Amino acid sequence: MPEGDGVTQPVGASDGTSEGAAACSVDVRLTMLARTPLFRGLEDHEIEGVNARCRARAVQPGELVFRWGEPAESLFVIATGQVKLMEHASDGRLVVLDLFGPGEFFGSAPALGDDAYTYDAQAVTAGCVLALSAETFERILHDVPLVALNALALTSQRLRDAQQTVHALSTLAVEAQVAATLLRLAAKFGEVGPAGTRLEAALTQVDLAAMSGTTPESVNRVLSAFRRRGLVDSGRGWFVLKDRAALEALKDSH
Amino acid sequence: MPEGDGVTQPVGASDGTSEGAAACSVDVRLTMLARTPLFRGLEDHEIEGVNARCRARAVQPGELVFRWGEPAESLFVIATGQVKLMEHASDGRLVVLDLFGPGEFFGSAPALGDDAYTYDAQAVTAGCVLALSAETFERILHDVPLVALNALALTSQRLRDAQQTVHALSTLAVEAQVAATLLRLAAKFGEVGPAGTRLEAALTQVDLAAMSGTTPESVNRVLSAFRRRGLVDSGRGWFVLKDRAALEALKDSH
DNA sequence: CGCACAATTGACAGGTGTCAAACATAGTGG
DNA sequence: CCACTATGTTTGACACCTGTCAATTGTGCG
Repeated sequence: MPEGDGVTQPVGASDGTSEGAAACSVDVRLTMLARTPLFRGLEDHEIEGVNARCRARAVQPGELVFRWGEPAESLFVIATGQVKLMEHASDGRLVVLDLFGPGEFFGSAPALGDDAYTYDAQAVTAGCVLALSAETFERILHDVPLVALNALALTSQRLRDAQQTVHALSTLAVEAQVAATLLRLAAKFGEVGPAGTRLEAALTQVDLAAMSGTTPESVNRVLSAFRRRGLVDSGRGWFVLKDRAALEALKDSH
Repeated sequence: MPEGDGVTQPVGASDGTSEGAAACSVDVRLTMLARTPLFRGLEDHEIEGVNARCRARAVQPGELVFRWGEPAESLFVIATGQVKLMEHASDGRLVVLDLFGPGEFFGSAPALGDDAYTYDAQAVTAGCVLALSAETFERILHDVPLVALNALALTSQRLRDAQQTVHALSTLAVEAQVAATLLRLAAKFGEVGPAGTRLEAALTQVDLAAMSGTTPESVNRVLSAFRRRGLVDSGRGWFVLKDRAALEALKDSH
């Protein structure tokens, strides 16, 4: 997040790991809620109303915010950190459906047609999520029509993204899958630097595989080939996209 | 095909083959709009208001309702018939994203976050679709909050379905894919009969392949195996699921 | 310093896509 | 009513991609 000074955080958040344990401050919550696309266009007092009705929760890396099948009782907005949504197949393999960052929401509620969570939500980094109970969310939807419209537009957009993923999984070879996944992640979380776009989200090759519909070994072979060709650079938990144009080209060819 | 000129044909032929060429009658339109989940809970006069603002269009099998990339100017509600949504890959292969029937809606509008259609919409059978202009749809969304809530719930549900498709494509072998696709179609369009659930939607094995992320040849081999095992029966353009339990079991095993 | 975990690489087999050809069916026109 | 034709279906052979299993190397952390 580029905001820098980050609005007077009184809590002694030295840096890095320590911010994880503490729930975020009221200031941070208000700032994040105002920036959340779901609440775009709301008046300040409406934002404060939402804030008053939500409950902050600090999460540790790897911690599950909720599990598949648990009753759908909350919607979450990410204040800081990243959360990944995943399902596990019967044989134990994982599928990562999406990766969300600050300002994005996830979860389930009867108003969205779900009685139970339809995936696991796991914190990737330390951070803080704001929980809205299903009843609260429903009340907001009714009281503030704009939120319903925002939610509709955002969900439609996600549906479109999911359909593109279906398209990719149906047609692309593993090499193209990995290229597409890297580009998708870079567009959302990449930090542009001198050597290229850097991805750092505690993302392992296992995660990449689970997002690309393939195995860690195959991901590794593809990455090795990319590295030999000078397209990417990578290490333990990080990736740098050095030649996005070439990756784009790969993505579009079978 | 029967006559092609027909406009506003009186109620007359309520079903059967003759309904194809003609745009549907006002009665049919009102009945269908009242049944459409998108407009669930609306008062009669509101339904009539929607009907007054929409434009009926008859479609022939194979006819494109709209193409990928055209400006997103309409939302469509299916009155009769079936419509499939598809994308075509760079190499020409098709991917069928979804198959919709009476009462379901598709299309794009700026209110949903799209400036252009994100897929091709092709009529599978003869039928009639009702078109709402983007401006009209947006006006309805604002004037009738219930529609926005319905749209949100329906879109969320579709997103969930798409995520399950992603999960399936990421983990399942071709055999399981085909089983899953057949079950999904049967749940939505199957007609229960003495011999099993029958699928008849002018669905070819090519379509099945495009929905299962594989090739027509592979689909055929799988179907042949299923037929030998007594799980399904199939012919030119139709399928009968004879043992749904066995197919369900297949779907869940790698 | 050593442990746990991620990354890397190789060998191998099976599944699937590709190419090709024969066959069956439904709708067409004579 | 029947042959004809376009289209969908069926089957075979084959290569190659990719998943699986296994072992080694490298990195970060306690």
